[in-house]
Amino acid sequence: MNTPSFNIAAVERDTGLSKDVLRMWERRYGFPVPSRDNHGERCYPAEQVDRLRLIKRLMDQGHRPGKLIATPPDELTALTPRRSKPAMSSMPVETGELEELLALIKQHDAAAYQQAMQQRLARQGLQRFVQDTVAPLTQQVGEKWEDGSFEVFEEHLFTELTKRLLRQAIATLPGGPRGPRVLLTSVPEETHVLGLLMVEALFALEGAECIPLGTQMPLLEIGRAAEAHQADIVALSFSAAFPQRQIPGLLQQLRLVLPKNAALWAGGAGVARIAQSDDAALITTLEQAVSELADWRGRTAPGS
Amino acid sequence: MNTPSFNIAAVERDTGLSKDVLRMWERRYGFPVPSRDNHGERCYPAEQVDRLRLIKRLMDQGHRPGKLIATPPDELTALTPRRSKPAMSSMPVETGELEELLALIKQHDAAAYQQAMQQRLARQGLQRFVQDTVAPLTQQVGEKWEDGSFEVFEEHLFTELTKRLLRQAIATLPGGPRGPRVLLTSVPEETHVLGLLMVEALFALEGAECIPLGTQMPLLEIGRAAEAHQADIVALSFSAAFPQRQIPGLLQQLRLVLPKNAALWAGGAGVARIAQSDDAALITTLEQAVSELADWRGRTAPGS
DNA sequence: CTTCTTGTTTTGTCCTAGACAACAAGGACG
DNA sequence: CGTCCTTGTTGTCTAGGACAAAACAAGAAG
Repeated sequence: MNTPSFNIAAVERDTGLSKDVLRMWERRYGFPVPSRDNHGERCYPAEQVDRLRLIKRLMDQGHRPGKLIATPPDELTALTPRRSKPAMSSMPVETGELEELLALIKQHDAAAYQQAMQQRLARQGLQRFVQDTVAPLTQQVGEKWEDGSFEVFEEHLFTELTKRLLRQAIATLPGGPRGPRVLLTSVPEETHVLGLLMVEALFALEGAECIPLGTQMPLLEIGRAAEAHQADIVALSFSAAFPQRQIPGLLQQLRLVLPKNAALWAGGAGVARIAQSDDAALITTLEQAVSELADWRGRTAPGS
Repeated sequence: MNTPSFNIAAVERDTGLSKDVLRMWERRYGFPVPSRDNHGERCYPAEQVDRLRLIKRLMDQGHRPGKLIATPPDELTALTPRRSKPAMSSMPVETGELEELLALIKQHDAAAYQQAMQQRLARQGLQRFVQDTVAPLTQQVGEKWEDGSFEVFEEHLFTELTKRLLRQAIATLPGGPRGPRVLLTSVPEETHVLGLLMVEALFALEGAECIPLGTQMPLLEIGRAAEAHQADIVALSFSAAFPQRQIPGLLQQLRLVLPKNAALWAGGAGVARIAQSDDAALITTLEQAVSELADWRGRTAPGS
């Protein structure tokens, strides 16, 4: 009983591949080939689930499922990122220091990581800490996860510890809200919160009034929240992993349920490759977020 | 265009009802009845999505879908919780004070809420703060959400602010790990993290070494993490909203992938009504969690 | 040699409709 | 009044078919 078998729902949960896709691949490519239980339902052995997870990871890097499934399992692990990474390690400065921080995570030494980050925060100040430490670190972790040198749980640990640092830093900021009211959240299915926290830190530094609603808000609820809080700006975060095809439609629907005078900003790695939109302002870098905030103030303050 | 129409995927995202269920209800009960686009695909008007969300909420309270769909929409809002709530407000003490805190959330006054909670934390100390303030407050919010007096976004705001308070409090604890190594996380689809944080706070107070991995870890990854961190205990949280039928199977599968010497603890409102399990220890209250920790130490320390 | 445009293949999602197991409710019986 | 059993109710699985959107490949034009 060392190889527990998973039903199709469990495989969907664990791999992120929908039931439809799993059945379709079986039909088309002949993989995966689960055995069946007494009732004729699929039972996936753990070994196939692992291969599926690997395939999913490579797909997120731009490989195509047809090729991946045709590749023998042994060669799969040797595949490297295929998607263009021109911006990779665009911060040669301090790469060594960042590597040290990542090494601490890799060694599962939570305490040492926290301490090292606290020191950096104290040394750099919150703004530079976010822009020069947290942001590149997050990107590096993403890359390392993609090329397989970080396990999922190591990424989770990194995220959890870093979230704490940022939230703690935000909490200690003096609250002198003078700027716009910014509602920060993400749509359902989008669980990544680090980007939101980074933006919140920068905005809070600028004196904006941030209303953090966490992740995964249903669209209609975002509309209600914007109204109830009289938000000036609704800021959404889309991670690189979010299915890009859905984003334009989501923004359009959201625009319809938002109050007219509320601005809609969409940011994160997920919107970098999205065509410009009439429904929302697309923000691809932290610097741009800050400058958009300044622009907003420039547009609004003189008028009122 | 004030009534945007949702495709079936959007409705699934926003209501939490699976595509299969949506199509099944249409077949069986004749509701919802979406119109179709040029391509024959379902288009749900916002009005039906709202009714579906309401139905989902009432279902989570124990009502049955067949009855709910037969009920005319006007009467739906009048329905009250049906599930037995014997433990409701079992803390008559201080109910007034808790109500004040909830009122602050209801007024969307984040700053005042945070300040009031900080004061309570300072006054009560972390242990009593968790047990006498955060826990009952969380339960009250759950009840208020169920009976409709709290909006989704108000619950999100409460959760987000309370998470921050707890994490901040945990971070300031002196780290003198003398107890077991406890890995804290939840399974995929389970996003509620407040329960984990409460337990982490209590365990950290007792000197246990907590490894917070956030939520939504794939089962096989939990196994790897437990091994990598040499966890003595893997603690999972299941909220009341988690589909209970799946829990025993999950625990069984997880038990198979965990190292044999790692204990598996499952806690939260979701396990309260689950039959006792050979695979995991079921923990239904915070007090029980603390006493289990003491038991573990009693069992282990003398032996080693 | 690059860039744009046009077919062609790949791939995911949606569709219908049937079957059945797990659960809840209601009734019979001790 | 509790316990067992029958009878609904409900969700999830199965099967294959269809189609549109995205990715690729190839050719044309600059």
